[in-house]
Amino acid sequence: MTHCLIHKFSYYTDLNKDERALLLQLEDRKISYKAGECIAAKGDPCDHLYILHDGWAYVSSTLDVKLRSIFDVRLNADFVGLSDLAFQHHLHDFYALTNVVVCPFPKKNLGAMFDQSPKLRDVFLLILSREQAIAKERVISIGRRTAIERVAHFLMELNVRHSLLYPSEDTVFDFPLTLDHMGDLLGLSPVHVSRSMSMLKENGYITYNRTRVKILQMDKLITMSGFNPVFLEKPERMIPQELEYAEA
Amino acid sequence: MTHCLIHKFSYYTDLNKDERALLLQLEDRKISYKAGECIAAKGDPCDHLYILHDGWAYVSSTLDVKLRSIFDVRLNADFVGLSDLAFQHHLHDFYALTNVVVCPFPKKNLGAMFDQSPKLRDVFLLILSREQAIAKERVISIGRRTAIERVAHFLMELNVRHSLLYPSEDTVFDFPLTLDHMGDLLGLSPVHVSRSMSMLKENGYITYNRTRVKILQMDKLITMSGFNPVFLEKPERMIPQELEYAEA
DNA sequence: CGTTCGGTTGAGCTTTGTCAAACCGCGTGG
DNA sequence: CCACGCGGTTTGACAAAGCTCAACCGAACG
Repeated sequence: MTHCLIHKFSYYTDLNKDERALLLQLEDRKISYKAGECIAAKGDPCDHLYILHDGWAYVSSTLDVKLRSIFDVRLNADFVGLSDLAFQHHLHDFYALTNVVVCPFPKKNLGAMFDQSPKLRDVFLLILSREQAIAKERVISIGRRTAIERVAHFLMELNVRHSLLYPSEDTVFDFPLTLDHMGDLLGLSPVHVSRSMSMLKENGYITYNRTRVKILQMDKLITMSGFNPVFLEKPERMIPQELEYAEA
Repeated sequence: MTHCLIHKFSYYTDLNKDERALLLQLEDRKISYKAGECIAAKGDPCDHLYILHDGWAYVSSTLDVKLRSIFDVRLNADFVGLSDLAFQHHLHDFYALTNVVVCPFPKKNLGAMFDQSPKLRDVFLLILSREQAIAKERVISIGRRTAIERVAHFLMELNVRHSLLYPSEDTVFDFPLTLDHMGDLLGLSPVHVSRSMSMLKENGYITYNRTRVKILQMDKLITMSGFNPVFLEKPERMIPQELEYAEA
């Protein structure tokens, strides 16, 4: 995965030479962060977006000393900072969960890119839209599902997102999250997350250790959590009508 | 408020004649729905967006017969259907909460509009971004705040959104939501919402009846709920760098 | 080895949910 | 004009889900 942006965009549409060149321009530098470091913090000037090139990151917001919300986890080829796109200062915090390398690019270059390629613009909109859909699923989970359903649902989400990146591994994935992360993601206490995970293991639905999760009974997890992967679905379902361009 | 789109966009930027004309083209028809009617349902083909011209609407998703999540409430001049922008079929349900009138316009016209005016395109991105920020605040509320804090926070959000529309009324606003709506919005049971509202009234922070809410002690509500209006803030804070155009 | 960080487990407590009854305002129809 | 019924709200008693605290464990790492 040397060119994340191209990889990401071509997931949604076919790219010609010019479009690839435009995307390559964006991805000029690389920056590394160690696990736990802050990539950007609330209040920082927000003039760059990042593409996650390697590792895991997450988007969060800290209210009180002991009150944190994690909105989402960012995997390979995901954008970091997209949620603050239109703001001059970051509204949220962005942390490296593992060691990461990111490609920063100035937000102001986006405008030029959109001018030159409406197609890329629309794919960008599509990506924004997908992120919104993921966020809405989280609201459903936190607001209306029980603890164990939330955990099951989130594991299924991770499994799908992981297998879209690495199609060969469709039931196992890395799992660098701690119970605290899980709790803040799902609106639970870390000890209750632990109990829920244990129950899933006891039922024989999953196995896991500190670093990896393996899905054993996907069907059970799907039915118990009401998981429906449309919101992460393959491009043919997601291409918006605006995207019907004649290939010039 | 005869031209909602123009009103909405000029909240974020100054519009010249051409831009106004472009926006007017979108707003050609009007459709009315009675309170409770469905404007668009999950699975319906998604080829139109709507601007809410009058009344309240909401975005929701129904899981089980007795499990519903409401993601957001839509007020005057808000978009309806934006969250499914990039999908060919709706992912969510859109209901009229009161009698409403909406202006539909075909999604495919957006592309042409963006081609003709990068400025409008960027304002559109900005609006999308603001909606995401509202969604994130909801995640924080549901995941990490107590029942009474959630209610207080939501009332403050409504108060700010209302007063942006009607600056003369800055502590009173219409309130057509039932306890069921509130519960599904905030991840609570309707009876617990009732208790929370009663407590806010007993404390002297608010008064309310079936149709209106009045804020009595805004400072108390703000501190107790950790409300911070940046995520709804005035345009000068929100204009993204891409928006710095020379007025042609 | 000892320390640290994270995970597990148990006991007791708090918050919120459920169920059911009573209530209230309002519109309808006798 | 009054009685009724309907949709929504309030209140109380009780149950359940999830939280907190604290002790303990095990792996990783210096």
